Amino acid sequence: MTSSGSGGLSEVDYEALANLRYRIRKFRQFSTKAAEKLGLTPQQHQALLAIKGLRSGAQMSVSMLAERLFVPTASAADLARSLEEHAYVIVDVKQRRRPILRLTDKAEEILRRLTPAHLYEIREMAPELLLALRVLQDHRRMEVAAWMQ
Amino acid sequence: MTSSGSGGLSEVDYEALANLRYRIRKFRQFSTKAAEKLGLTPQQHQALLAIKGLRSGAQMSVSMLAERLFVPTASAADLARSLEEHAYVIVDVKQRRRPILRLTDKAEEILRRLTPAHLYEIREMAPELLLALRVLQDHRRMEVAAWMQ
DNA sequence: TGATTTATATCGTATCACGATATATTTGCG
DNA sequence: CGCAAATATATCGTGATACGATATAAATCA
Repeated sequence: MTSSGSGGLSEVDYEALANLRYRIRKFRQFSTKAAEKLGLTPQQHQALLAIKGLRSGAQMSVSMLAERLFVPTASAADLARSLEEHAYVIVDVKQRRRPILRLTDKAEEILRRLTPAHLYEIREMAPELLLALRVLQDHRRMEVAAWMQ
Repeated sequence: MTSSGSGGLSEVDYEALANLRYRIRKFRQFSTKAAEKLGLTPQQHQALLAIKGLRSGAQMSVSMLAERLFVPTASAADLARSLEEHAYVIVDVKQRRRPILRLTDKAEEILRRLTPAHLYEIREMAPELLLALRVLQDHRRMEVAAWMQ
């Protein structure tokens, strides 16, 4: 039985954490496959989404892309070049110091095609995700709640 | 302004989706670094957690590991061997057909050290994650709610 | 202008994950 | 029993990719 020792870590915690990560992996897996079907690497897709998801007015530079994707600047630069080569972005070099990446119509179209399936997948995984989060937030209360119904 | 056209995709959706993925990446980034500090690759950590998170009684085989991590069986076998080499698991070959991976005390200790920080990180990201999920579930209601306060 | 700082680009390399294939074990059936 | 078929795991070579180190370019400021 669930021994919640002095460390405060119970088997319930581990199970919930493992489930949470499983759901995340499953979502990534789905997203990777979906992107690849349209000829994008997962990184390219995430980059496009990161640009698209900026509040209107905000502009995406290489270094900002690096921050948002948690990759070194060098990797973000590689990525930016590949996005440009595939005509997913145009690089606005009005100010050459901090070139701005702008989505092309091609990229917008791809996002329009990819996103609905993602929203569907998210709604699928949401219940399990929320359950795991709740358990990790306070599983003791959850256990009581489970008893009560 | 947020044009939610016939496609049903608004800028709010994209922003929420981008934020959701940003949070997931941030968590992964944290987890990767934390695991590496203890000498584990991210994959090794996820494998250990997947084993630890099994409901008591359940047993982890190579093929099951492959399923849970969404990797080919070959990759799971590589991983299993590396886990054994580092003495994170012992391979129970009572039935040689489907060897069972069991966590060693070393692995248990590592999980005990890694997990609290992960729970903390999860509690950190939870609010933003939940917000994004709610927006994607039904952002129109959210906008109204935002007006009202 | 020349020096300094900051941002991006280039390039070689090490790592890793995977596909193809081989091996081992169980099962089924004559 | 023994041999074939099915299933699970192991091995190995290779291509992709991400990254560190380094170079280049632009802005800032004295």
